[in-house]
Amino acid sequence: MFDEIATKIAARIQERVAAQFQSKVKVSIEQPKQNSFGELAIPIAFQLARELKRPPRQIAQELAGEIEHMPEVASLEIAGNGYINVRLARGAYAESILRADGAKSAGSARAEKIIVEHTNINPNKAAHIGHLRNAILGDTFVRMLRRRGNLVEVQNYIDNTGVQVADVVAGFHHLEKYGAAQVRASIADNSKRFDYLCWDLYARVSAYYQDNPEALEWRAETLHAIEAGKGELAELGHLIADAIVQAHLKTMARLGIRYDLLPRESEILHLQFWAAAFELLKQRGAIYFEEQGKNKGCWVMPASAFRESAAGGGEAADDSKVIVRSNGTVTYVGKDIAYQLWKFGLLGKDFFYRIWSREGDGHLVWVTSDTPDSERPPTFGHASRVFNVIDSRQSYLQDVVVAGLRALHFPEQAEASVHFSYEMVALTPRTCVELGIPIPEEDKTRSYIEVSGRKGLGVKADDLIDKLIATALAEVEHRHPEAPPEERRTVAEQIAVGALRYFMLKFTRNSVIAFDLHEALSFEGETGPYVQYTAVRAGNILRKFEERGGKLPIFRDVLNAQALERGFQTENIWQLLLAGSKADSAIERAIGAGEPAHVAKYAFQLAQSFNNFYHEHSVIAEQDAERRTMLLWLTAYVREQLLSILNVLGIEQPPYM
RNA sequence: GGGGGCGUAGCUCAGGUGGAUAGAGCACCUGCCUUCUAAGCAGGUGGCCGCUGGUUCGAGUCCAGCCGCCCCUACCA
Repeated sequence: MFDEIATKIAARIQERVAAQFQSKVKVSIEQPKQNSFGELAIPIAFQLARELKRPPRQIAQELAGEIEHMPEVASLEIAGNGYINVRLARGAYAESILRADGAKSAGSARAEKIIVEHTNINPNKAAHIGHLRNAILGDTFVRMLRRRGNLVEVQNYIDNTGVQVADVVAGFHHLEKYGAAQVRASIADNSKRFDYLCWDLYARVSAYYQDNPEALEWRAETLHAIEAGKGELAELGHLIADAIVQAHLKTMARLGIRYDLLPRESEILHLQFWAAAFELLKQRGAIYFEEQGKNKGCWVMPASAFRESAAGGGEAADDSKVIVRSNGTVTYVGKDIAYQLWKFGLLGKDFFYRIWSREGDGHLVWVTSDTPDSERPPTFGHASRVFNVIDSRQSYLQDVVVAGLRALHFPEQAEASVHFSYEMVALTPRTCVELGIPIPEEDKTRSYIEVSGRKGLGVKADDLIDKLIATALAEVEHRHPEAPPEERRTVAEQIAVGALRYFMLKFTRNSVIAFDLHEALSFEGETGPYVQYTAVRAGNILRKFEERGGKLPIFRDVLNAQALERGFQTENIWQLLLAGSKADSAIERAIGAGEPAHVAKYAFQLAQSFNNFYHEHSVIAEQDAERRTMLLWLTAYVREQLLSILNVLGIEQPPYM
C-alpha cells in the first residue's frame, strides 16, 4: 500500500519536472528519519538546483503546488534547504487499507521459473549449524519470491559420489570391517543415530589418513568403485548416502524446510551429462588440452575466462582451472557446469525421475533416477533465473561455472546465474569452551573460531534444535502448568524454530556469524520469539474481546474515512498503521537487495511498534465505541501483517506463549 | 603476489539509488505487573562510523592511498 502511494506521488512530480524544467532527473522518494517530518521526503530540488543553477528552496516551492491537492496528501512543507516533506491524509490512507483488505493483490505472477538451489549437504554425516544457515537463508528467499508471485523450484543437490561419501564408505569397509548387511542393520538401529555415527566415523577416517597417508589409496579405490557403480563399495555408498539424505531432510523438516527435487551427482555421471557438456566445451573452445607445465595432460579453462586481471597479466596460465584431470576423470566444477546448463535447459539432455517421498499435505519430493519410472514427473529445470545458495568460500568455483556458460556463448544465462553467497558460521571462543572443543591459546582472544567437520568438531543441527526446544519447554511449563503436555511441547517447538530461524536471518549475508550459544538460546530482544509473542498478544486482545461478549464487526461496514481520520490523529497509533502497511515494501526491497535479513528486521520493527501501542492504549477497555472499533481493526490488521511476515520467515505462531 | 569480504557504542550487529540530530539488541543503571500475558514498555549511560586525502550544496555511504583482521587462490568438494 505504501509503495503504491509513494510511486503515485513521485510520478506526478516527475511529470511536472519534465514539463516545467525539461529535466529528466529521476524523482526519488525517501522516508524521513524523523516521524515529525511526515511520511515522505522528496529531495528532487537539490538535484535540479545543480542543473538549473537556482536555489533549491525556490524550486521546491514551485513543485510543491503540483501535489498539494492530491487526495492522498494532507499537507506538505518545504524543509531545510529544499526538502519537500509530505504528510499523508491519514483517514484516506487507512480507508484504502481497509477496503483493500481481503482482496489481497495477487502479486506480479509471472510465467518465468526461478530455480533456487540450497542445502546441498554432503551426504556423509549429520548436518551442522553452518548447513542450517544455508538452508534457512535459501528457504526464506524462496518464501519471499513465492510471496511476490514468482514460480520457484527448490533443488537440493546431492553429491552422493564425492570424496566425503567415499571416506565414510572406506571407514565402514576398512576400519569397521562392515559389509552391506551390517551397514543396513546400523541404519535400521534406532538406538544410535546413523548420521551421528557417520559424523564420528568420518572424523576417525580423516585422522587415520593423517597418520597413515598410504591409506588414501582407500579413497581412490572407493571413488573408482562408486563411479563405476558396481561392487560392494558402491553398494555401501548408495546405502549411506540415501540414509544420510533421509536424515538431512528430516532435520530440515523440523524447520519447515522442504524441496521439490533432489538432483544427484550419480545421475549426472550415469546419464552422461558430463559427456554432453564436455563436447560443448570443446566445440566452442571454452577449454583446451594443456600440453605442458604443471597441468600437462589436463583439459583446462584459461584463467582469462573467469578473472579479469588475468587477461593481460602475463603468467596467467598458472591460474588456469583444471576441468578434466590427466587421468581422464572430471572435477566437481565440470559436473557443476553440466548441471548448471541443465537448469537452464541448455544441455539437450534430461534426467529420469522418481518420487523420493510423499508428504502429509500431498507435496511430492522427487529425486533424479537413471531409469524411467511409472510415475509421471512434472517438468523440472528450464529456468530463466538460477540462485545457488553456496557459502562465499566457494565463490571462485562459482565464478568458473559462470565463466563456463559465458565461454559457451550463453551470456544471458551467465547473467541470470546468481551465486547467493553467505559467510560461514563460526563459534565464539566461549561457546567452544562450553562444548569442550579445544582451541589453541593464541586463538582465545579472537572473536570467532572456525570449526572443522573433518575433525568432528562443531555443533550438530539437531542437537541445537533439541537444546532450543528444551529451553523453550522449561519456560512454557513454568508459564502454563495447566496446559496438556503434548500441546506445550508443540508450543516449545514453534518457539525454538522461531528463535533459530530468526537468529540465522538477522545477520546480513556477508557477515560471519560468531555463533554464541547463550545468544542463540535467548528469547528476548531482537529474536523470533519476541515477534511471535507480539502476534500472540494481538491475538489475545481479539480473543478476550469476544470472550467478554464483544462481537467483532465487519470493519469495512462500520468504519468510514471520517472515523479513521479522527482515530489516527494519535501519533503512535498512526505510526503503527503505517509500519504495518509497509510489509510488501519490505519484502520487495529485501528481494531487490537479496537480503532476507531485511524482512527479519522489518518484522522486529513492526513488533516493536505494536508493543509500544499495546502499552499506551487499552483496546478492550476503550469507552468510546467508535474508537474501540478502530483500535480493534488496527489490532486485527497488524496481527495479520505480522502473521504474514512470519510466514515469509518460515516462523509459526504459537497459540499462546 | 592475485581475487573477494570486513572494520560503526563495552559486546553482537543494522544502516534502500550519497541527504536532515548515526540506530537496534545485549550488557549496565532508573522506573512500570490487581489491567488486553513483564518472552514486555518507558527513560538513562555509552560513537574521531579504522586512518589520510579527494569528489560536492552535502560522505558512515562514492573514489584513491594506507593500516588491521578474515576467506579463497588443489588434478578436494
